Amino acid sequence: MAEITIGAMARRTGLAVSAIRYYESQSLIAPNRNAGGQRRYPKSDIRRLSFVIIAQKLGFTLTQIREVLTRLPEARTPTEADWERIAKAFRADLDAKIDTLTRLRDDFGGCIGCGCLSMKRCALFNPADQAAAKGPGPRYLLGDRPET
Amino acid sequence: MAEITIGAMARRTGLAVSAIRYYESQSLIAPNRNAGGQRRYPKSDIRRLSFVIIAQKLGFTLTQIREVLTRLPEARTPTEADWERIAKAFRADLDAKIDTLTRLRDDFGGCIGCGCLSMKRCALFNPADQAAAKGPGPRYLLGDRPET
DNA sequence: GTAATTCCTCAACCTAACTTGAGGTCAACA
DNA sequence: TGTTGACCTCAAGTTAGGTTGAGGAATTAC
Repeated sequence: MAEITIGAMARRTGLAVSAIRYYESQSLIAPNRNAGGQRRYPKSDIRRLSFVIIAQKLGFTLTQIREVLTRLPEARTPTEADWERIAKAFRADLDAKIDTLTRLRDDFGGCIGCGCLSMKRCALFNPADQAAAKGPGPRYLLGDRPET
Repeated sequence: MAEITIGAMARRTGLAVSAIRYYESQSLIAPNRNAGGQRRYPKSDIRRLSFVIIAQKLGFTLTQIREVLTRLPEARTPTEADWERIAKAFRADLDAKIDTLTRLRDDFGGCIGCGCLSMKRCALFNPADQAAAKGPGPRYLLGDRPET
């Protein structure tokens, strides 16, 4: 199974060639070089880059993604079990993200319609008074919970 | 009900003073000025800025948020009904975002465990061959659907 | 064998979303 | 009245995540 060029990789993943080089500069991928100094990628890197693309769409930063990818073996082509291990940790993060979004959505909708616009009782839009110890801002919506 | 200073606004919303000024430069908020040229905010702007913070956390850009906020009345303090109208459109976007995330998560988990690592049959990780007409990349995960 | 592609590096540029700093003004308290 | 802290503008810097372009070398196609 021959290795592929950066151009082929770009076509396979939908990434720009410049983006693939950039990911390398960020240590997300580490291709081999041929005799002429050109990059050559094992096909397993297609999956690796696809993972990067997806994780980005899900809101992870390149730094976080690099973190996750370090859990993959370096010495050999990642197996299905390797990817499953990654996916598991990844999925936990993702579940948390979805939970946050969902809660935010529901709380927000609830508050909008809850009639608490007086700004005196609304813990959602004006939590600074109630939650000052945790710092100002709409904290309840952003993850903090009172008494937790 | 007196208007508040930018410093008070910062404490109430948790935003940096510089960020509040920046939002003004981006037309997200338009405070009054006192005789000395200092900014003075009606209290309803606390809600407006809270909305900006929340929407950002949800992944909306300032441009999109400005778009949404233009639906608020300029001539008077927004009422509960005004905010409800905003929330409705906002929530639709949000639902779509959550759906996408959830589908991505499920598809991703499914693919990881599906045994299709041969790269020959996997439409998720290597869709370029099957979905070339729609452009390369892991399109199925990113929103496109075959035959749709 | 030569022409067209593709690839290389490196530096500079780009957008979003802010922060920082300089130099100066306004407001509130004693 | 003074002085301290909050505020003002404007320009420049910052981080993430890339793209663009110059100048040159390697590969592929005929």
